[in-house]
Amino acid sequence: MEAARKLDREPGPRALKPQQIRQAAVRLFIEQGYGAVSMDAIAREAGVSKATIYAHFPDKAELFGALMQEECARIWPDIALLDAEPRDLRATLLALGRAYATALSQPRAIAVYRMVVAEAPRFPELGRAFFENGPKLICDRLTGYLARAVAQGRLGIADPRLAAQQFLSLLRCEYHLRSVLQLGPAVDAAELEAVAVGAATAFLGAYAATGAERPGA
Amino acid sequence: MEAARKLDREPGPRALKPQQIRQAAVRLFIEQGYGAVSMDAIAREAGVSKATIYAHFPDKAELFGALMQEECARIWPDIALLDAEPRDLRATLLALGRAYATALSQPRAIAVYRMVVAEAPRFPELGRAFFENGPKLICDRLTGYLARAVAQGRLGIADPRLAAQQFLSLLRCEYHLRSVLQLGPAVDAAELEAVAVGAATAFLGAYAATGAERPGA
DNA sequence: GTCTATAGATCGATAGAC
DNA sequence: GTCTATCGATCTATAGAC
Repeated sequence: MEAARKLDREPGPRALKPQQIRQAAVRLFIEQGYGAVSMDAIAREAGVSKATIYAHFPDKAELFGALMQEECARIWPDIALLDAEPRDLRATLLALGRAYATALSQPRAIAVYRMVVAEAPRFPELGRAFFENGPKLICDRLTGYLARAVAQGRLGIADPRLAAQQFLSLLRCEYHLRSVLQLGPAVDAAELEAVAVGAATAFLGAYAATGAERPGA
Repeated sequence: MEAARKLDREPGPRALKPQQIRQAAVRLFIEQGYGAVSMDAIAREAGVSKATIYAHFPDKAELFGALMQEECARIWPDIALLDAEPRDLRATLLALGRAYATALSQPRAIAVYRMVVAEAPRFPELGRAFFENGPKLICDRLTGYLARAVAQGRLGIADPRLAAQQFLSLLRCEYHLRSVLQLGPAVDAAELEAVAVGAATAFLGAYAATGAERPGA
């Protein structure tokens, strides 16, 4: 029994307490929002004292902002498929549609969206982190992809950026609003599939260059 | 000088104080949200004492719920044009698109959306009031309108409800997200017009029965 | 670093005078 | 009906012991 081993509270291996605090805070903030979560509740959930939190984070706002900005970067799907040269347009749009709609419908993504929307006026950097890691980034990549398809003569699109926004809007439709407002049961896989298929079908119906006419061009 | 006229605080003509309270509470709740507004702040803004508020409303949650449900019914455009028989599809969709996008972009509608999203878990009736007075109602009417146009052979749509959701989704697109997250300057009329025109054009491009093929049907 | 204990402010709601 | 004054709870943040 070494003399230095008489601590009754484990300082843990590495920086254990800060990690407990982060996990507890993220869970509570996402579940209940900024205003409804007290530092006492975070301390209780993390199994530490309130003073320990203030030893690692300057104040509640900084803790919230730092953790939620990280969260805003975690909830989006991989979109590497948009970096390839356009080949099978329908397959690519369907894959993107399924991935994006699935990501948007995750309970954690819904909770993050709700929290970001609620706190955007008081935490502007949060809204920016959400937008630029997700909708903005994906829209930019899709815009480039569509522009390359247009250059190949496979799509008839005058404004690729508007078209990209339209396709993504078709994927963030009523199921998303219902989920955000907590109306009815959670969205099921069948509806998500119908949304993705419907979006790809409508988009190609509007913009595909089939050799025939290009409606509305 | 009548004897009964020695009140130094005006009870006002009719029920004046309750109306002052309502207006002050709505303004503050919409600007700052439920949690950030105190009953003291409402009393100060309304020019009454806090006890007067409690003489007219049972508690803060009831005050908030009642006022915000009313607000959720006020922010939507008139959609009587969807009750007529379908004639000029493009003109009708354009008019609906302009009206819906304009309504969605109003600062008050944005603030109400932000507040409803934030408080939906704690005030379920608020989310329901928002959804059913706006998106649900408009979607139902548009679904009927589209179904009649299909019956007339002017549209090729297998699922009118999905198509209606798609058209409305095209109108609640990136400008709405940017506004809700308070990114950049407020949306301008030119962008709203481009959104409405783009939505009508894409929708008819995907679903118009031109006598030629009906893509994706 | 981590704890207990508490300061200092603010909150929702109410009692009691008029 | 409306006010002033206040209660009791809760919140953020910190002081001081170990």
